[in-house]
Amino acid sequence: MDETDFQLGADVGARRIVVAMSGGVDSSVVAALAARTGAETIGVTLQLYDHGEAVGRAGSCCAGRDIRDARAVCDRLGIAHYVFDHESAFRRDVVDRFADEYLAGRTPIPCVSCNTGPKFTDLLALARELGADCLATGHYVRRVEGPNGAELHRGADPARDQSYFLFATTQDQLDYLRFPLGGLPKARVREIAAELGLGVAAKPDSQDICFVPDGDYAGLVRKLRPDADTAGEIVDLSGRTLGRHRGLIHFTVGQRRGLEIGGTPEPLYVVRLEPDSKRVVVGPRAALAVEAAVLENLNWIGGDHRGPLTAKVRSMAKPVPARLEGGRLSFDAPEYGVAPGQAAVLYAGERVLGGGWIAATEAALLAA
RNA sequence: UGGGGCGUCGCCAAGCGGUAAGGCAGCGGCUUUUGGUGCCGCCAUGCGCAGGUUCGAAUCCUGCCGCCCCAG
Repeated sequence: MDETDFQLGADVGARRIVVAMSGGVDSSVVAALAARTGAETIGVTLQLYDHGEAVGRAGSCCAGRDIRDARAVCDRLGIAHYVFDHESAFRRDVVDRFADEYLAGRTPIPCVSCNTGPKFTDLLALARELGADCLATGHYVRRVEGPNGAELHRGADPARDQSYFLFATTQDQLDYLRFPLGGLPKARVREIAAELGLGVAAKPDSQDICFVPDGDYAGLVRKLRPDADTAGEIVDLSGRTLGRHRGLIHFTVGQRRGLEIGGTPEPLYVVRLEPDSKRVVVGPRAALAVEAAVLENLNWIGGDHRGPLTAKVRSMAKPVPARLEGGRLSFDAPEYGVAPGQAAVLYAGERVLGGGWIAATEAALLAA
């Protein structure tokens, strides 16, 4: 079963593996696979939030019910399971940042913050303290041993690839991490869970933002920053007022629905958000065309790769040809709906070269 | 209170005697470990109101109501 190799060399049985367990199917299977290698395996779950209310809610992770699920899996596998209370740090590094980004008119990706902070910084340090040889997770990405060290590649199952959320992984972290599910299709992972008799085999996939009940993220932001969400004007590209909105946090660049402005021959999209004036600027789809994005906090794990690459500016987009010069990413063809606060992830084929946060965009000249 | 024009779904707008297009907005679903996008579906037994003509009217006639324009 080399597809699920833990890349720990010949004497795997003498190693120690820490598995990051969310309580879901994926990380549970990772734990089972790790235990099966004969290595000493330790399951670790970070309690991230809301240990009471989240019980029973489908699509969550790392709280209440999920922690018990992880514990049950470890019991069945006969491995140790540790739970660490990480709520305050999660709140600070992920949830508060999430809210502040919205208030600044950007569109955050909490999953990336969570991966880089609690998981790949805090939990990884914890694994090292536990004397583990690696930290294994259930992410659908591949770690490939290249001539110059570990490389990060897209997951083999294109529908499940999670590399977009892991672009900020550093080389040092990558050296220590393992992603044994990266070569498998999701369906196979569920099969394995069923074969092993894991109780979570049929558990629904997580989706949406894990710490937002019912998907009402705007309600959460309002709760965290009560005085910050205020109504404002919706204006067109020339500054003409078209209507009013309930608060900037309800909108993101490229968004169409929710503007409640009818009577136009073509749909209107959010072109940009202006936090100072509280204005939402809207325009036709053509106004979304962007020829370049300025990136900040660039993470590079692409070695000496130079020249053309492909870039993904949304998790569900196909990578498009682009060039990176300094911190400026220019697209060969205009991109639409590029939102500040989102990530631009860079690829060379299947390999992840790194990526950065979109700080600003440059509009393409409208042909029409 | 002389003349002209107009009143069709929340908005825009086809229709011009044969039994209410379409777009926008909205709603629902699919997709999705972020937010969006996209796609699919739904959305006026009724055309300002009241009468009349007709086998049959949003479409013709009359009156009323409400807007808009011109007006010496």
